[in-house]
Order: sequence, then C-alpha cells, then structure tokens
Amino acid sequence: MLHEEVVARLREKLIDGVMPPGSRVPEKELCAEFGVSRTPLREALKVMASEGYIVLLPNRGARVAKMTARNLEELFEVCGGMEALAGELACQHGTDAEIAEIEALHDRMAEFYAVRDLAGYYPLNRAIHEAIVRATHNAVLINLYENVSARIRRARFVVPMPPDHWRLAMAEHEAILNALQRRDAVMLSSILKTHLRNKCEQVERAGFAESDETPTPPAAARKTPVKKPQPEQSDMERVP
Amino acid sequence: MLHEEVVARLREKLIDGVMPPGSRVPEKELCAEFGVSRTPLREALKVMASEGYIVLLPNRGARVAKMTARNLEELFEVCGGMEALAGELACQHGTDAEIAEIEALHDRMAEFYAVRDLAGYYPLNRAIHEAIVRATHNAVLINLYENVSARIRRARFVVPMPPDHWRLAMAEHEAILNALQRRDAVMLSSILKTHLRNKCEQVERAGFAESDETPTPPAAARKTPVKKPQPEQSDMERVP
DNA sequence: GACCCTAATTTTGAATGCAAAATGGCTGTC
DNA sequence: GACAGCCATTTTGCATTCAAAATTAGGGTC
Repeated sequence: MLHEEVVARLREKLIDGVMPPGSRVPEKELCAEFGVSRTPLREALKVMASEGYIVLLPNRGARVAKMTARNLEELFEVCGGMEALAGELACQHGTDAEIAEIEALHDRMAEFYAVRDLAGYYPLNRAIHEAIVRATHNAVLINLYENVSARIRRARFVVPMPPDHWRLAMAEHEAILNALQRRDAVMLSSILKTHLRNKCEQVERAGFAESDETPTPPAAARKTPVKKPQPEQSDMERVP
Repeated sequence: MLHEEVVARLREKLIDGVMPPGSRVPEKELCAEFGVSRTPLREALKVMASEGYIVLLPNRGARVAKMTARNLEELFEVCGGMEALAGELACQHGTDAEIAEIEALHDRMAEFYAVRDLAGYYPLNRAIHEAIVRATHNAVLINLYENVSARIRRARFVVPMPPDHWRLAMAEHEAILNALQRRDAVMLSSILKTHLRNKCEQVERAGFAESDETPTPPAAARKTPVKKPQPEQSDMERVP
C-alpha cells in the first residue's frame, strides 16, 4: 500500500508547515522525493483532499488547503465537541489501567510545568488528550479526532503561551484528571470543552485577521502577467 | 475530477446496500459499469477507505466495510456527539431564516406523523437534522456529519418503528424545535443527544448480536476448499 | 512599451501496460 | 475420496504513456 506511505509523509510535511498553506503541490518533485510514480502520489492527494488537508482544482492541480481564521475556529469547535464526547465516553468505557496511564502522563507533564519547560510540556499535553480519546474505545471517534486535531496542529504557529494561561491550562488539567478518576462524565465533558475553548481564544487573540480569503488566483483572468502575482503566498498572515 | 463521480456513485451503492458489507469490490466490473478505467476507480477506493466505507487488503483488493453491532454503536455515539454540538452551535450561529426553515420542515413532518406515514416522515426527519447541522455554519462539522450519518444510514435495515417510540421521537422533535426557537443551546444539545440515543437503543434492541467478527477469511489458510466457504456473507446477521 | 494573439512547453487527468501476488484448477499420491 | 503440489488465469499494485488543458514564451501590432 504505497499510497498510505505517501499520505503519511505528506501529512507530516503539511503539519510541520514544510509546505505552506496555499502553495502548489508539485507532483513531479514529490514523486522524485518519495521515489514513487505519479499514480500512488495522486491516490494520496485524493485521500488528503477528502480529509481536508489539500484542495484539488480541476485541471490546475492540488494546493495545500488554506487555513483561515474561520476554518481554524470551526476546527476548534468540532475538536471541542469531540473532546467533550471523548471525556464522557472515557468515563464510561475507560479501564482503570488507562486512567492510571493518563495519571502518569499528567504527573510527568506537571513536572515539566513545575520547571516551565514548554517543549517538554506540549507533547505530554497532547499525549493526555489522545489517551483520553483512546480510552473511549471508540475507533470511529479516535480516527476522526486524529484528523481534526492534526489539522489544528497544522496551524501551530508556536504561540508563546502567556504564564497565566499556562497556569489556567494546568489547573484545568488537574480538574480533568480528577473528574476522570471519579468517572464524572458530565464534569469531565464540560471541563474539556472549556479547556479547548480557552486554547482557541488564546490562539485567536494571538493574532489572526478574520479577513483571509484569496479564494484562488482567477486562472487565466489575470492582466499584468507579473512574474509572481501571488508568490506562493502563505495564508494566515498575522495582523500587526 | 472523474474519481469524485465514482466516489459519489459508489457511496450510493454502499449506502443503498447494493453491495453488501463484507463483499468484494470487483474493480473490473465497476470500471465497466461506470465506464472509467481502473485509475480513477482505484483513486475512489482509496478515498472511500479513508472515509471508512471500505477496507483495503494488501494484494487482496477492497472489500465493503463490515458493520458490526459495535461499529454501529460507535457511529451512534459519535453522531450523537456531533448532533449535540450542532444543536449548540445552531443556537449560537443559526439565522432566523434557517430556524424558520426548520420549523417548516418540522410542520410538514408533523403532518406525516399525524397520518402515520413513515415513508413521508423519514426524509423530513433526516432533513431536519441535516438542517440543524447546516445551521451551525461550520463546514468542518457539516462534512464530518455527512460522513458519519451516511455510514449509519448504510445500516438502515428498515426497523419498523413501534408506535410508542415514534410518539416519543415526535415529542422530542417538538422539544427540539422549541429549544431551537428559544436558542436554548444547552437544552437543545441535551435533547439531541438523548434523541439519538433512543434511536440507537431502538436499533440495538431491534436485534443485532454483539458477536459479529469474522475479520476476514484467513486467505490461503483454509483447509476444506468448499466452493464458497464464506459466500460473500453479509455481516450484521440478526439474532432470532 | 503595452497589449493581444499564437505556438511551444509543462502539467494535469485518465488509460494502458507490466510485473508480482493471489486465486482457481488440475493432476498425482496416498 | 482427501490432500498436497504444480501450473494457468485472474487480480492487484504501480509505472508508464497519451491526450487535453493550462502555463509560458515569443512575435506582431498599435
């Protein structure tokens, strides 16, 4: 299954921001880079398109999907809904071992917080949320969450978390763990939704214009054929 | 974009149960049927696989994804979470016109209920739920909901709804409309989650064993090569 | 020099071709 | 008759090829 390999690698490239939003997806170069022919690459592109990572323009190839502020907001809304659901289901279906594992992750994360090590904190934060989702034992949810959270991660223009936000996030995580251990589905669900909303607002305040559009250079409808009318412009421009 | 056409047509075939779960996906025949070559068909298969409709077995082709009772339960859980989220967001972001449209759909549905016309009732029921999701103005959610609800629809072994359940569903729909009109996000969210849970339980009680497995005929590991060891068996067998 | 029209080149979308794997059928053995 | 082994056929996965569309480059006109 060559195309799956390509999907995985391409997805990484997109999430890591190697290919900026709005940029063309050069089939030929990617084929060379991955050492595959166009067939599996194009299969991968179709899959990525259906997952919302890229956009296919008829006869004009693929472009990395743009990330507008609105789109990010939508992703946060959905992700929040999924996490809330996950919290509820994890309380119902999670095993004690899984909860213990989450507790262990939490404790390790708390240590990183204690020394204010953001680079160590983040992966554990993510691991906790993923572990909660896995604890639902709901394969459908696990899959969809992976998709949505990856698309959000694609926008991780590293926001340098302000100390008070971080403190709040950490306090929420204490509450998350607590609710999970008590298997308080309603509480956990509610906290998780708030938790993500805080993150979302933080990101929004970190500075993105609502404006972003530029649907696509209108093809052959250009007048002055400047060398680069829209030089692979990356979307998500910050506001000053 | 030929493959999209194929995806659409294939999806219909799967949802309508023309191709039973677990059955092989015959590339050649489908190519002939759709009048396309294998390339776009295979692209479509990759997409459908990533959407959970079919399963790709390395070197053994594609099979229609089975629908186990557990899988259906998972889909209901996720769908419920999405509808709850949709209700909340629709209260926040829905326009008055959209709510009015939902009211109109509701009234038409109520008429079908009054004369106990299930065939007329169902499409409107579906239309209402879809309209609520659309009223969120959240494109991500709309897409994911479409996927999940279609996968559920694939299992619509027409359960002849018992009268009291129908009455309950109709009462819930009254409450749904009411909450929406009052833009009571918390209430609407809660009702929608319950609403779907009722449907789910109803389906479960309608008769599906939890057993279903049969991961895949273990390929060349069969002993007695009976003509048809697993004659394209459809999963989701009912319990007597 | 700006503009428009046409020809060469590149890129895209889909069909075809080809090697490897799997399937099915056949025979031979016990 | 059951079973293993071998070969023909089909199916699968991917590479390659081909036609159509888009992009680019060039040349003429004003």
